[in-house]
Amino acid sequence: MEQDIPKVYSPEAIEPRWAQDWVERKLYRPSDDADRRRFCLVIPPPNITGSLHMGHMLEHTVIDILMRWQRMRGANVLWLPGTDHAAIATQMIVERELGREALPDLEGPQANAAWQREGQRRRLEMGRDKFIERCWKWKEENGDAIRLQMERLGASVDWTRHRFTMDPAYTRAVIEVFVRLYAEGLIYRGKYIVNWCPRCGTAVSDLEVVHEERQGKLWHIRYPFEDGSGHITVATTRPESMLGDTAVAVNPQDERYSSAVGRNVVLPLLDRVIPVVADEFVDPHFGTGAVKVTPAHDANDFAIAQRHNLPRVEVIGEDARMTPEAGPYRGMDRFEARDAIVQDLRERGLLEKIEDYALSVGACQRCKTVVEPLLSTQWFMKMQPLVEPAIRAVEDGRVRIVPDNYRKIYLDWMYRIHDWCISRQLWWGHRLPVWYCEACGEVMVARETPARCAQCSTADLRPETDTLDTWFSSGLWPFVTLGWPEQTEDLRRFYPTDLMIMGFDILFFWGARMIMLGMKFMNDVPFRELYIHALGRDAEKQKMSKTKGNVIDPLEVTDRFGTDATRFALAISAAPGTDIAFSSEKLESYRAFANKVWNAGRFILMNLQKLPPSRRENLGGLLQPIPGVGLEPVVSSEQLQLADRWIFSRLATVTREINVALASYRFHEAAHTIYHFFWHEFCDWYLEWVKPVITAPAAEEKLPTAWINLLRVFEASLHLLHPFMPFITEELWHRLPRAGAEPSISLTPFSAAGERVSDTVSEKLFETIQELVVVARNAKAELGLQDQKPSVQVASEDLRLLELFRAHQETIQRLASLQAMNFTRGRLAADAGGVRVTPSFDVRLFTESRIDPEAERQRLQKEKEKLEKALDQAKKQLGNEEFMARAPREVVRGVERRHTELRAHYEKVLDSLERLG
RNA sequence: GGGCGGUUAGCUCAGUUGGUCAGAGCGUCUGCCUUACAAGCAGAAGGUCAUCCGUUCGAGCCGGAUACCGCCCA
Repeated sequence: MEQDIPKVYSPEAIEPRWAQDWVERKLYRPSDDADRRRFCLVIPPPNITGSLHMGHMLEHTVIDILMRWQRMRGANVLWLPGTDHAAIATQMIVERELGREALPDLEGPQANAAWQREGQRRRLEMGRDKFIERCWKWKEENGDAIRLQMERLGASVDWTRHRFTMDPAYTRAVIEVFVRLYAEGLIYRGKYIVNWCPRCGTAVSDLEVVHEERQGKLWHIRYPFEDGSGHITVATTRPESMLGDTAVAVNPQDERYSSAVGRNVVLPLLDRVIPVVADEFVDPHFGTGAVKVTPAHDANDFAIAQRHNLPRVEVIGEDARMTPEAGPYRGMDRFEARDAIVQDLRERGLLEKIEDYALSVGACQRCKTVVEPLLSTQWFMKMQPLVEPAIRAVEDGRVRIVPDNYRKIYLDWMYRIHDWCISRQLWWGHRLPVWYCEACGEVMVARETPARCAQCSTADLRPETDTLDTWFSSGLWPFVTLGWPEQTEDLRRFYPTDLMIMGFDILFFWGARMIMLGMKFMNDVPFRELYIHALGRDAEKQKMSKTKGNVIDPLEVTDRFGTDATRFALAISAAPGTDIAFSSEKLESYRAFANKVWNAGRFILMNLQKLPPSRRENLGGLLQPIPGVGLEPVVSSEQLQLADRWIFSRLATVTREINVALASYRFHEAAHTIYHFFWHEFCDWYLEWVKPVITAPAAEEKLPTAWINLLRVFEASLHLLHPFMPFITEELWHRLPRAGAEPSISLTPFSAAGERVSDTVSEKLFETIQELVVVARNAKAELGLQDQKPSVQVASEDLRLLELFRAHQETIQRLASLQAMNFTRGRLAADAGGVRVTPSFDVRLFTESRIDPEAERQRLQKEKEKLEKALDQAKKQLGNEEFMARAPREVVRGVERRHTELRAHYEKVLDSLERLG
C-alpha cells in the first residue's frame, strides 16, 4: 500500500493551499472573449465592520455553487466582489474605540455604553476631518476581514474588480446621482416628522426602525373644557408628549363627541388653550375615542395638524430631553418627564385611569434605542416616480423574484411606499453635494464645490454637513461597480447583471432600491433574477444573535469540519424558502461524505499506482470526451459491460437532474442527487462491482477499458461535485491522470455525459441484479447467517433472467457473500423458511443451522398483513367501474400488474405460513 | 389591523403539473475491524401526511373552514 494518501481526509492540509492558489493565479477573471455567453453577479457587499458570519457563508456558498456551475458549463463568469462603508456601524465602532482609548480601565457590561458616550464626545471634540481620518485608518486596518475570509473559503470572485462604496470613483457616481435627481425634483429638502435616534444623533429611515410589541400603558387623561363645563378624556400611550399638544381630535362620525367639536379645552399642566377638532383619521374604538394631537412628535398627528392648520410645538429635543417649551419639565429625559407628568396629573385629579396596553415601539435597528419621532429638516427622495417602473419590471417579469411569494411581498411594499429620508447626521459617509449661501440663503447642489453663490454671487458659502444613507450608495451598486457614469466596456458587457442573491432582510433596503435606481439611471433592470436565500438558524431553529449567544462561527465550523463539508451541509439544507437549522450532527454527516469521496479517490489512486508506468502514461489521452458527443463508456468485457452501461446511464440522468435543479435554485435537490449518486451508486455498486479487476495484478491487455471507464466516471463525478465541494475535488482531480492542461478543475467542462449514454434497458437489468443481491443479503441477515457464506438456489420462469444471473454469477456471489448458486426454471415451493419471493424470481438459502420458526412466523405474519392491505386497495380500485373507465390506461395497467404480483406473493406467504405449522 | 408562509418518521426537513411518493439525512436497533473508507460495511424497525368538510374514479398535493406556529409590514 502506498503511504502518501492518508486514510482520513484532512481538509486543513489541502484547503488553504488551493484557496491561495486560486487567488494568486487570478483564475476567476472573466476572459475578454465576447462570443461566450456571459454570466454576471455582483456581490451583496458585506460591511467593512463585519466579520464573516453564517449568513455570509450561506450566501457565498449558494452564489459560489452557481458561479462555478455556470463557469464549468462554458459561461464567461464575472462575480464581482466588494464592501460597503456602513455609515452608522462604522461610526459607532470608531467612536467606541475612541472611548476605550480614553477610559481604558473600564470593564463589565456598562463599559460599552460608557465608551460609546465618551467616544461621541471625543468625536465632536476632534472635529470632522480628524474623525474621518480615523475611520479610514480603521477601515484600512480592519475592513478586509471578510475579504480574507472569503479568500480562505474559496469564493470564486474576481478580486481584481473589488469595489468599495467610498472609492473615489464610486463617490463621484453617488454625487452624480444626487445632482441629477435633485435637478429633476426627485430629491427635496423639508421639515417633516422623521425617525430620530437620540443615541446615534441622526435621522434614520422607516426601514431602519424595528417595531417591537411591548407591554405598555394607556393613560386616560382629562382635558377640561375652557368654559368649565366638564372635560373630555383622551387616552395616550405617551403622556410626556402632551406638553406639545395643540388639539384634541375625535372622529366626525362619533356621536359621543359631536357637541365637543369646535369647543376649546385647556391643556393640563401648561394651561394652553387648544381646540377640539374632527378628523377621519381618529379611530373611535381606540381608548376613549378622543386623542391628543401632538404634531411635532407624531407622524399621524403631523398630518392631522396640516389638515386643520394647527401649530407645532416641539417639546422633546434631539437628545431626547425636554425642551424649554416643556415648561417646568425642561431638561428632563423623556422617560423621567413621563413619570413626573403622570404624578402631577394624578395629584390634580386629571388622571382618570391607567390600563395595561400592548403597543408597538420603534427602536433604532443599530443601537436599539427607542426612536423619537421628531420634526426635523431633512433630505428626502420622492418615491412615486421611481417606484412605478420598478413595479412594472417585476410585474412583467423582467426581474424574476424567486421564490415567487417574495414577488408579492415586494409588490405589496412598493405599492405602499413612502418617501425616503436619505440624509443622516453622521460624518462617515458620502457628504451631500449641497452648499448654502449665508448671505441670501440660496441652496446649491453641484458636482464641484461652487466658488460663489449662484444667486447673489457672494462667496460666503456653507457646505451641508449631512451625509447620505448608506443604502443610497449601495442602491447604485450594480452599475457603479461596473464603471457608471463612464460608459465602460464592463458596463456594456455585464449590465444588466444576470442574477442577484440576497437574504430577505434586505429586500426592501437594497433589492427594491437597486431596481428603482437601475431603472432610473440605466433604463434597464439591474439583474434579471433575484433569488432570496434562506436564513441560517441554530439547531433549535432559533435566530442566531449575539445576545442569545447561539451564534455559530463559520470559521470555527470550517476549521472543525472543513469548508467542503460545511458548504455541502448548507447546500443540501438550502431548499428555497426554508430556513436552515445548523447542527453539528449535520456537519458531521457531510464531513463523512467528504471522507467518503476522499477514500474513493484514494482507492482508485492506490490501485492506479500499481499499474505499469507504460500503462499509466497514455491513460490521460484516453479520457478526453469525444467532441460533440460527450462522455461514453468504452466497450469492455461482458462482466463489466453491464455495470459500465448502467453507471454511464445513471451519470447522464444525474447530470441532467443536477442541471435542472441548479437552474431553479433547488440546491438541496442538486446536492442530494450528487450525494446519493456518488455514495450509493458509484461507491456502493460500481466500485464494488469493478473491484476485482481494479485490484487484480496488472494483466496488460485488459487494463485500459476498465480503467478508462472508471476514470471517466470518477472524473465526471468530481465535476458534478465541484461546485459544492471545490477543494477536495480540486485536490483529487490534480492527482488523477487527465486529458487537458487546465490549471484547475473549476475551469474544465462540467460533466459531459450526454443522453446518448442513457440506457434504460441496462439500468433495468442492473437493478434486477441489485435486487437479487439485496434479497439474498436480507434473507441472510434475517436468518442470522450474516457471518456465513450460504449457497442459494435462484428460480424464475423467465429464462433470460436466469441467463442474466448466470452471466454475473461471480459478481453476485461476491457482493452478496454467497458460496454458490444454482438456477432452476420455475418457481420455488414455500418451505419452513429460507425462501424469499419477488415478483420475477424466488431465492432459497441453504443453511446448516436451524431456522428459528417463531421469528420466521412473525416475519411472515407481518408481511402477510402488509400484503393484505395493499391487495385490498388494488382490488377496490379494479372493482371500481368509474376508475376503470376514467383513469388513464397506463394507470389501470399498472394497478393490474401490481395486483397480479401482490396476489402471487401473498399466496406464497400463506403457503409458507402453513408449512411452518 | 394588513400581507406572506408553515403543520409529513424520535429530530431536521424533501415531496415541481392530483394516479409506484409515503421519502432523505440524522438518531435508534441488529450483525460485521470483508486488504478505499468504523467519518466505514450489511440489514431492520418507525408515519391516520395538524383537524374537519368539499371537488374528483382517485387528494400530503386542489378548494373551504378550524386549531396551533412563524415571518414581514402598519
